[in-house]
Amino acid sequence: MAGTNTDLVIQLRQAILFQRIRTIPELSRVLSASFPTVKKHLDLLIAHGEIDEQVSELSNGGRPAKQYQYRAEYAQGLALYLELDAIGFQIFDAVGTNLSFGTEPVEKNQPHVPALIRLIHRLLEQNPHISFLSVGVAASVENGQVFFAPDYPSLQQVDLKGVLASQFDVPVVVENDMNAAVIGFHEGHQRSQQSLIYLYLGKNGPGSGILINGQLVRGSSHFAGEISVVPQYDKKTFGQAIARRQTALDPQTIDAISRLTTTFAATLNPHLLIFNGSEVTEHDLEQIRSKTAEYIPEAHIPLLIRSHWETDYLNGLTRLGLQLLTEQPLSANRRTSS
Amino acid sequence: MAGTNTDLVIQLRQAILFQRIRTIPELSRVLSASFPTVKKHLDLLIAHGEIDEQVSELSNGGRPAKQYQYRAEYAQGLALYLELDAIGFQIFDAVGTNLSFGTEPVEKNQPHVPALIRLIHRLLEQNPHISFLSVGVAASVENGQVFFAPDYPSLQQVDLKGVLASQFDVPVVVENDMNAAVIGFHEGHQRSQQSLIYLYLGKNGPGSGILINGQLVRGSSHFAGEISVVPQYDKKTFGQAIARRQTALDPQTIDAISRLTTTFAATLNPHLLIFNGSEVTEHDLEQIRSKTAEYIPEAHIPLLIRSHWETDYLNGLTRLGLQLLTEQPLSANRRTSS
DNA sequence: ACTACTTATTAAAATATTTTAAAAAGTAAA
DNA sequence: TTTACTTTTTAAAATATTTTAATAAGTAGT
Repeated sequence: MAGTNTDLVIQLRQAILFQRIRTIPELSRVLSASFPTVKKHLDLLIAHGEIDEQVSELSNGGRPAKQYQYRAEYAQGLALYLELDAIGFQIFDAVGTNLSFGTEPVEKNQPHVPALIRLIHRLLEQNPHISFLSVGVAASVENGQVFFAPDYPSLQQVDLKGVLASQFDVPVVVENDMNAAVIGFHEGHQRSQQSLIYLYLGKNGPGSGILINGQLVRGSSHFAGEISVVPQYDKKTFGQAIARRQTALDPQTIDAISRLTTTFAATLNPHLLIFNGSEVTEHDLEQIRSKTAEYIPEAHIPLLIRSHWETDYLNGLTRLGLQLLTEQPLSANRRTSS
Repeated sequence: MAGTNTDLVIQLRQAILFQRIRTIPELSRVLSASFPTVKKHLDLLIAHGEIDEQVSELSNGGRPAKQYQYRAEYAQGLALYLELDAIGFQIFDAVGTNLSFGTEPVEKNQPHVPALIRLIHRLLEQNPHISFLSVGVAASVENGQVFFAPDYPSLQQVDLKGVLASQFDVPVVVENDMNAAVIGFHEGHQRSQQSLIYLYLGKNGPGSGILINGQLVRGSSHFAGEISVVPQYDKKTFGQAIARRQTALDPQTIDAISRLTTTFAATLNPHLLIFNGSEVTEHDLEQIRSKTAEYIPEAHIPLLIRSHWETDYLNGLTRLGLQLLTEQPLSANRRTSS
């Protein structure tokens, strides 16, 4: 198309969708492009059905700027997450609103990939507007390929993104569960350039997702965040120290978590440490905070907060899917029904 | 000046100086700008005396591309680093080659800032080509301001960058010593997007510098890398565990370092862990490696290597100074002698 | 030495973007 | 309600960048 800067189109979509910037003057500033250029590309997106224009009432002194926003109906995405005995899913629209969700059981010892493909087939038929997929797995993933999946032997070394993309001919993103969760939390809280760590204690050992300056830390061998093996006591790692805990956390567990908090504070010094709200109480957090203060000056302790893990996980998958949507070239991003 | 894209000028300088890209076709690819645009801005830089053009002999099939390189004589920088009882310095040219160096004693209990200013005054007079300053301190620094400097009470809360910049009217950068060291190592080894951690055991407690995906980790309260307080044993932190070591490392120290290595591998999973070559031997590294393998699978252990700390530190300061040089607007980056 | 091939450079035309100035659409106060 | 002021939007002119085609300068093989 004449006069189309693909890069700028992508940046526009992302600024409108993720940074919630709504007016041309602001878009112009944020993307450092001129008013006419921004307008021209917005017109393109409007013509393409991706964006809506609205006259607004709000003003800050002079003529109020028109508001531009992403059209929820433009596309739909499907997020799926693998569990040991089931596959959960959620369908969402182009602004990330949840439309429906459900779970599909997977037989014990049955491989996940065929079940996943069957489920996607069914959902795509029932819902022809779905145009991109986002998949979460509790395994280490690089560029859509599953590397190391101790809990899912049938996924080991599978190029999940490749398999699904060629099978369904839509954009696909595959991500580790903890990474998706930090991304989801980050998205929901608009803490753009901060560093966050998401902590999951887990039944079969803990895990974490790490975001530094807004960037995921994956590690050289996809091992980043595998905090279970961190040595903490003469004869115990973090994983061993918290293994015998009950639902109500005992002092030993509190101490182990405090030591881990100290370790993070003394290495990455993040702004925020996020706990799974169903694993720790507010009272636990207070205890962790005061115990941590015995190891390190309070000024350096990250903010300790609870969040809803599954929500964050799904938000992360949604966000990754939408990211995919924004990166599509113009006029190639719809599954045409013809 | 007509038709000058300041951003592109900066990118050109950095690509030529730091990435060692020498031909227009390559510059064009790397900066994703067209041949004519790159050529036009290069001509500007040549006219300005920053860059030299050379015809080259090398060819890869067709007409050989002209080679462009930064002119060493274009400018000089001064790097200074504060020690408890002295200030070290180094003068270097625009491609980072060391021209001269030395140290200036500072009296016990005398404040560092006046001594630093006197020294810079003297060096600038002796060497009028110096046009930018780079200062290293063993303290936490943010945006040129010294935050927390337990070893240098006279620096506490001083806006060192502001003071020097207004006093000498040249660009100034101030950085923490460990951060400068990782930057220096990274620069010298061209490992562009990898994650590195520089470990310094130290006489008065250890420290580290952390680089993730080529980005410095500073932390929310400038505490990143303060590994001394990491809990490692029932009753000992890393700092305490290595405090009583001799020049030859004992098994306890080796174990503590191995635990720290494990901790880093299980959180950031970096590619490389760099030790101060004058603090550990190759044999120590082997022991650390095999001890670490008792805590974590070998595949995830970072590469352990020794490097020369002071060289890396100075290279880092040099690099930061040159970075400053590349960021200057055109024709405002020379201390004119008129 | 000639020919075919490869790659770099230059120049001109085609496009795209920014800048500037003018017009439009609002607010707020006299 | 008018006037002064702000801010957005549009349109035109000025600039900047990319694309295209032509030219230059080399290599390698015959």
